[in-house]
Amino acid sequence: MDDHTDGGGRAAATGPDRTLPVPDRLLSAATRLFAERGFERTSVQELVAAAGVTKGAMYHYFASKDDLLYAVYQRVLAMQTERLAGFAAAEGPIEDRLRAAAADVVHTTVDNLDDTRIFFRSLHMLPEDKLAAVRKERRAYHERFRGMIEEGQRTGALRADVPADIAVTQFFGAVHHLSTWYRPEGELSGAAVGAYFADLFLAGLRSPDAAR
Amino acid sequence: MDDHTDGGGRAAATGPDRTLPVPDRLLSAATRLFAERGFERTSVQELVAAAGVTKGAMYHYFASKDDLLYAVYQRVLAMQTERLAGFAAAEGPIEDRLRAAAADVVHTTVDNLDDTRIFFRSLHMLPEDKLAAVRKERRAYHERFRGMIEEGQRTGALRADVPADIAVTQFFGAVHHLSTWYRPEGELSGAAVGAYFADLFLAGLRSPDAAR
Amino acid sequence: MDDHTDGGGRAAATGPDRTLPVPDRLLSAATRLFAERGFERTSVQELVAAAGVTKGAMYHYFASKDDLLYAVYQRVLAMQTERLAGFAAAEGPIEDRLRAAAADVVHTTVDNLDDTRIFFRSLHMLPEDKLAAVRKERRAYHERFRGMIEEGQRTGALRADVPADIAVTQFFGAVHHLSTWYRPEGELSGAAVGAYFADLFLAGLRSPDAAR
Amino acid sequence: MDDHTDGGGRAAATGPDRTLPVPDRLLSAATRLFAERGFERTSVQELVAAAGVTKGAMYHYFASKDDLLYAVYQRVLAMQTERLAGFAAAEGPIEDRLRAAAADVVHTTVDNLDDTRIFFRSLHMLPEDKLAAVRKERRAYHERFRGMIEEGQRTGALRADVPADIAVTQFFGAVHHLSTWYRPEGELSGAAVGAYFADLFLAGLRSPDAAR
DNA sequence: GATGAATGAGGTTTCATTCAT
DNA sequence: CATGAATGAAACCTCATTCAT
Repeated sequence: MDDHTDGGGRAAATGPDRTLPVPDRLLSAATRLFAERGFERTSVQELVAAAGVTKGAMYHYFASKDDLLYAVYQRVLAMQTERLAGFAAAEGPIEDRLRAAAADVVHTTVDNLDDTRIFFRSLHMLPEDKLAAVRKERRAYHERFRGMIEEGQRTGALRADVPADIAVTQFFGAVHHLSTWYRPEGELSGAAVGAYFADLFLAGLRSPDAAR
Repeated sequence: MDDHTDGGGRAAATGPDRTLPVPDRLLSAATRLFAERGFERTSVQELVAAAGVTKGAMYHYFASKDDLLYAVYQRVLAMQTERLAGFAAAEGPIEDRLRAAAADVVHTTVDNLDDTRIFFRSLHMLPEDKLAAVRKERRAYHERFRGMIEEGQRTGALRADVPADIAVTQFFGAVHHLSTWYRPEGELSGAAVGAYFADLFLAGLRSPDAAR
Repeated sequence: MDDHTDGGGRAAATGPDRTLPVPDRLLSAATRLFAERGFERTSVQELVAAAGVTKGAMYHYFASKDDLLYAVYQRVLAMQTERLAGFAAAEGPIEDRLRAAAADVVHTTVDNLDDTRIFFRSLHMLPEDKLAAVRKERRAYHERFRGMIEEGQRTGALRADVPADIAVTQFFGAVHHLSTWYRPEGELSGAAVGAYFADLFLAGLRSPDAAR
Repeated sequence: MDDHTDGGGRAAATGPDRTLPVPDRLLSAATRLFAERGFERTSVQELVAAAGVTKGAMYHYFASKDDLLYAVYQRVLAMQTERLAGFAAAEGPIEDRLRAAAADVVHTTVDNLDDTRIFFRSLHMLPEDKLAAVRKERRAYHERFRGMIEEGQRTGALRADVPADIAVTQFFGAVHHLSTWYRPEGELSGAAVGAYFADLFLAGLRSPDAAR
């Protein structure tokens, strides 16, 4: 995943990779274009042109433009959920696992900025039912993360005077916001930002009683 | 400002306040509708109907739909900038001023969720030049906030091993994200969320050497 | 008349002459703008701005935008009719008078290219009744010119094997066309073109029997 | 070409010929309507209704209303250029070829009055780049015609004391003007007008020294 | 599987004109 | 005489989607 952004990025210059299956090409093009100019500003015509595909082909694989957007969401959600599951199930002190998970979320986000940009900016363009599905999975994701915090609060490693929910939303707000300001060509690597964010996050949550 | 949401909110039920000047009515309706269904999904027709105004009247005051969006941004920016200036210029220990400013930003945001929702979701719909203007003012805002953190770092009140920039973006990410999950009708008051956020934020930033 | 183009021309650079009466300023601005970008492409707003006048003022003096166009036509027609009357009523051999009239028409046209451009290009934008009035006067003008040719044909100075009507329309077609290609800043003066046109015209019409 | 006007003309009464391809139907309808009421007064709605086509279909083939106008110009230009090339390349005394070409231009124009009416009246509605293209081709056309005159001047068949340019513009002015006054239902046939015009034109240009 | 011409509803914007002040 | 806010009809154009081939 760390090298995921490429496909879209290079495609801009070199045209769609014609060896990829049609649905993948469409998904790549959609991710890039929706991130660049927004869902509404991207016409189906531009989309299929960027993917090197005809309109008919697109409607063969996707029921609608909305559906294509939904497919983008599904791919992102699947990836996020899978990664988090790994950290949640790992061994070791909860504080370490939380830090690792937090840093990874940042790193992954930075490697897939297009997805993140789309995620929040275009949620409201999803039809009602698909929106509900996305929100449900997203909530599950947050709850899994929250579960780790609560675990730390129970063991006394993390302060318990702040609701875990608040901490989760604060952290993911910051993560989501990355797509607004982070520039891959800048000085800070994704790993570096991840380290800082995880540090601030855990410093904020650390129990006053915990030893340093 | 604490009671700012009124006009728009109530207008949904009671119709536009016909005693207000036309541009104000349009601005209120636009804020509400853009937040509710997004800029792209709001037609000019719906807009003017909600404002109790004709299309021609709208184009008499605003050059385009984009321009109306920009006007919404200008109002929000002016408000934010003004409030922050107050805290930056106040007396007292930097840590206290920073906490107060952070809590206030949250509180204010919660009181104007519509504005925030629009702010980040629809930035990309602004025409190039207006987008630049908004970004410029927004950057100035961030820099002022960063300045307070740097002041704390210089005096030793705040840890200096994390770039102030990182702290700022992390915090504002969380604030911006409020519009995604905060519900005014829920249990948490804006003030309560503000207190928690400010607490986590400052705990994360507090210098290890500082006395508690 | 020879120096008529000035008002409009200079106004472009210096703004409307605010010492002129309002209707004149409107007429000048209209002539210039209608010629530059066409009647349809000129909005009433631009018109009044160019004339340094408010919309209300314009509607005080002119019933409609159409009416302003009509006023332009009236001014041109009056000028043309008056000049031709002079040549028709003059003394001397018909051939000389015809040549002088022909040359003068060209010269005058060249000095008022804007008017000519409007005349033919925007005729179809006039409302039915005003169009009829313009056509009527224009026909009278042509008939007066035709009368001079017929006079020459009766006296034997001009060939009679071509209908006078044909000769008239051929000549005025050429004159009207001037606005398409003539450039005041070019080498040919209006007088020079007038001389050439008159020469070709009369050479074409001269009776084979006439002495040279 | 002599029977070109039909399609459009009859279509007014019988409706669009639904066996013709959509672009042709649009071109016919556009030619007729632009000539009848002018480009600006013809709405896209009327246009597609007259062509028996939907708006979407029109925009499938033509980028804009302007583009449709341009297509009309292209068709006319192609036709004119082709015909003139024939006369220029023919054998025989230059005077005869010139007379034949002149008469043919008139005849052709009379057979396609709609095109001519549009040509000059709506030139200014073309976007800048397309206007330039039209002017360029038109200039080439004039230059070819001028070349024939110059040939006559070199051989002594035509008088050389009038610039060929002047003669060309005078003649084409008259031709263009035909759309203003010529009525197909009148007494004069296109051939008759062509003969008269060619006669006047050549009589005006004939060298005084040339034998009759 | 894939095509691309055609649909038609709906979008934003313009603009001549009116009218209360 | 003059203003300029407001009107409202109509303009051009876009675009997701369908369907005969």
